[in-house]
Amino acid sequence: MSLGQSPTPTECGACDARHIGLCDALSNENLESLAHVAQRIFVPAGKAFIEEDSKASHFYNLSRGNVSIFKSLADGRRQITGFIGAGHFLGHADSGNYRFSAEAITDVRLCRFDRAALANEFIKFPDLKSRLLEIVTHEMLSAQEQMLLLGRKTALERVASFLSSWAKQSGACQTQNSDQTILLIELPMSRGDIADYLGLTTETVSRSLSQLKRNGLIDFHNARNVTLLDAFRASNSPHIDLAQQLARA
Amino acid sequence: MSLGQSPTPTECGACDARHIGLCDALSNENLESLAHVAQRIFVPAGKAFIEEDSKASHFYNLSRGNVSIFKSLADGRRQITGFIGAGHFLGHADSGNYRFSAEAITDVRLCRFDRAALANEFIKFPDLKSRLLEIVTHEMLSAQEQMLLLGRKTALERVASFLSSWAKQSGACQTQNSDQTILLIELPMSRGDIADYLGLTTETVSRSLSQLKRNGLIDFHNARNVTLLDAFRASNSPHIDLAQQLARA
DNA sequence: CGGGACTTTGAGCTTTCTCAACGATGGTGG
DNA sequence: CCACCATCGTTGAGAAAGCTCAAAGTCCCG
Repeated sequence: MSLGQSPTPTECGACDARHIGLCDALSNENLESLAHVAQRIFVPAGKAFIEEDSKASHFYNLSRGNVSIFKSLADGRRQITGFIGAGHFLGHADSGNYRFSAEAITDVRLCRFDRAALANEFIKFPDLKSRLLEIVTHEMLSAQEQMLLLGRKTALERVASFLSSWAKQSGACQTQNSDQTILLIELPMSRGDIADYLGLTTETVSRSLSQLKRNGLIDFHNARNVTLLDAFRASNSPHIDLAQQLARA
Repeated sequence: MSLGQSPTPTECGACDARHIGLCDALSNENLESLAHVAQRIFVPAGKAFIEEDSKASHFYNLSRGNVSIFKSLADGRRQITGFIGAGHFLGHADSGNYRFSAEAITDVRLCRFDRAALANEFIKFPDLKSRLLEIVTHEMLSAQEQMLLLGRKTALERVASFLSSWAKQSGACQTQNSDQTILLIELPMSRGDIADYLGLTTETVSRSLSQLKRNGLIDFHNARNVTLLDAFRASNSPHIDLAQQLARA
């Protein structure tokens, strides 16, 4: 696979992101125009590729792997504001500089667009701009959801909400066990990353997961692979108070 | 002033919002086209005018007063995700329904746009859509800033950050005292609203404000009018750790 | 098979919350 | 115009959730 070069039509066709995110707004022929201003980039796990406050020179479309978006305070406290998966777009800025950092969680492949060149594409293809507006609107509303979590939910509720939303976002695999329907989810990020996303400490995340397991809502033998059991989905329904149910258990 | 009707050119010209937000993207003549699909609405203090999960039928442009945007949990816990002032735009949705509620803090005047009609204006005036993209992008990035506050800052830091950002957002008045430059800010919202915005309780907000006052960073004799003193700006600079400084004091 | 990083668990502590009382403020009706 | 009442804000004391520090367990990966 070519790296540092524009993706070929074949590559675009094979990209995990072809039918989500920004690229989905374009026909195959128009996609080629977009591809001309893109470069394929590889970022190894653990490496940052956007630094907060640096010049906002590019947009990125993630074609494979997972990325965390975060902000930091001077003393090192860190808040992850989102986990991004294949097909998703990042690099929004409202001034000349990025207002967040981004780091590869797993090995990552992405398409990098020069900002000015992409602006031209937006003029050529108004649908692209509409799509971007939809994307940003969705991100903004999700951010409000996360504020509710950070400001008002208990540790247990945060962890449960996270599992539930990650299951959706990552397209968890649903399988039929002997006696129940379970949802297998894979967590590419560490407990520390989850903690930084949920405004907790690693220890509290670990304890909350253990409690969910003790109470028969989830199961795991390995930190990165969790299964959501029937009871989890039931307790996560809006009609039931998770904390209350667990207090009873 | 006409209510429930489209604003006249004179009214638009006199509107506090004319040169901010969405309307600023249009010339006077194009503004008239936009005005045709708008209705002037009055909402008294304390009244909600957007209900979470209700049909997303309108956009709103606030011309006077202040509004809070919030989300609630079933048991009544509430998270205010933003305070909106004159000139600002609200009503974004990524599905058929609103994902937040909105309530007037003070008496409020706003322009209400039918969603479908506004979509037509977006087609007629592409600049309008670009402007909306800028607005939403800014909101999304501000939301990330707030996540950092909610997830990682102490109560004292949250209150200080809030005062500082509200001073900017509301255009606080700066005056020269005998010995220092002070910033007068007016808080239209209650302590309870501030608490719901910062993920704290009323009591903790009150205690934090009292502590900032005891330490000579702010002053107030009246709950709704606060002045930021020199020491506040100094301690709020990125180079100084607020908590550390107050521990010393 | 060994070492480093990650995860889990435990014990004690800190911050913030809860509950309660008191004080201030603003609006209303006598 | 004043007194009263309701609401809002402040302060205090005790409780609780989550954090810190510490140690033991687990999992990769070489």
